[in-house]
Amino acid sequence: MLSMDLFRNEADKIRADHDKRGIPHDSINQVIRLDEEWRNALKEMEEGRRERNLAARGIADAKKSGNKEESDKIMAQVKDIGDRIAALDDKANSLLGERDTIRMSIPNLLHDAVPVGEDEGGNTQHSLHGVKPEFTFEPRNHNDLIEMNKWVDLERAAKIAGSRFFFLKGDLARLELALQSYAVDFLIGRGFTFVQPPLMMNRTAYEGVTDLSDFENVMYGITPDPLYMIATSEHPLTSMYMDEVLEPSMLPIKMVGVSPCFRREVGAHGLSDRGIWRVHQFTKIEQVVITHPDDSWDHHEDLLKNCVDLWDALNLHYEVVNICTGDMGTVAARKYDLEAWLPGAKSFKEIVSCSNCTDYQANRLKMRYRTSEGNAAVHTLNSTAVATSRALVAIMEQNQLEDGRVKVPECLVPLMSGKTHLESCKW
RNA sequence: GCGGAGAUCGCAUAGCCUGGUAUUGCGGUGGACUUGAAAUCCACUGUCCCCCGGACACGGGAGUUCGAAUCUCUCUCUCCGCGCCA
Repeated sequence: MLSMDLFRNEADKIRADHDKRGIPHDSINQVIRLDEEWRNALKEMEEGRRERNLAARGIADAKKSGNKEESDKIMAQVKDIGDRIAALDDKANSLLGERDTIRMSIPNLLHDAVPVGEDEGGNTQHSLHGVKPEFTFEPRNHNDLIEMNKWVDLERAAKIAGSRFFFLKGDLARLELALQSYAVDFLIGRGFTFVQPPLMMNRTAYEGVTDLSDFENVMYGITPDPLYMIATSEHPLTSMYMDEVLEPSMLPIKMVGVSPCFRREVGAHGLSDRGIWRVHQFTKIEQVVITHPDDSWDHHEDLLKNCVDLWDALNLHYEVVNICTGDMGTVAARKYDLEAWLPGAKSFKEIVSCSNCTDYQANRLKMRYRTSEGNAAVHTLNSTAVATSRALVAIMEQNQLEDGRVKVPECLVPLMSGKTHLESCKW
């Protein structure tokens, strides 16, 4: 959510940002209008309260001096003020609610370096990493590999849970655990604190960290309790300090979270989504940073550097992409994606997303730090380190051998008790 | 799940019984004193508004009342005890 200061004093900045994104100004103008109306209603209500407070003091004084006649007189005079205030209060509250509902749907201001483009076709390459693997045979896609090696059971998962759920089995399951462990240790080595979050959150906290439309398309709601399964550990980790004022000495707070991620994936279909590429539940190791606004852009580069070094250590071929205006979403001010080369699919596909959300989440979460001039919103950043299901797909496709076995990335071999290749499951 | 006690500004606290302008300490910022520092002293230190000034804020919501931190109801959370449990 953007701060009201921007709407009141620098609305042209928001308008210019909307122009870059190619969206109309209607919502901005509505927020500004509703804000004015709310302030008028507020003024009127406060005037009423002021009257009431003065009267209440008069009654108190009269009672103290034993002047019952005087106190009765004032009480009779002010009897209806309460009702008047209540009506004005309702009006002000509904205006404020309307203002902020619209304000929440207005996206963050983009960084100047974000390329302008209509959709993902407008994304630009930032850098290219690793060596493109060459094969002496026709490489298989991951769906064929998991099937021939019996590493994933989608049918039986569908039987007991639904489509897009999966059992992960044998050596591939073990590699998954090794990836988690490797990524967590890697980030601990870079000053991050390992955090395991709750896997469910309430609505209030959730609204602070996500786009409202996610409640329809992404999150699983839990009944009968008013809770949501987390779609990523970014959400609990970022909202952890909701409603708090942080001491500047605590910043930056750098966390590495690991959790299962639950996503409804409404509307996601297609051949390229077969296998375990797009699923309702996967594990993700996530970097989250809460920091002073002055160094958030440095941290954004650091997060990307961590990803690059981590994926280089896995010895995979991938590119880093600048996400363009049309592909950005609501919350981030700037975003890099890592896209891994999938030889079976013969294309680069998204494996990591690295965002600086500036003060957008912090405003909504009322997450501030102390300054000598008062409290100011912190900046929040998040980046995938490894989403294991997609990392497994990239490893399988890039490291496959002609017989269908898969070479374990060297850095993970010690975490696999020295095992260098993934073997098939018997059943 | 049952019984009890609680939730007050960044932290800690008083006020609640008996309704009438939110107490005090710590921490923080600025200033005085000082060669400098410490100590001491002074001011400021939650949110909102049209920032002179006013309004709001005592876990959330509702009620009673001219008026609620204070009384009533309700929800949430925390702590203690009991029960159940990996």
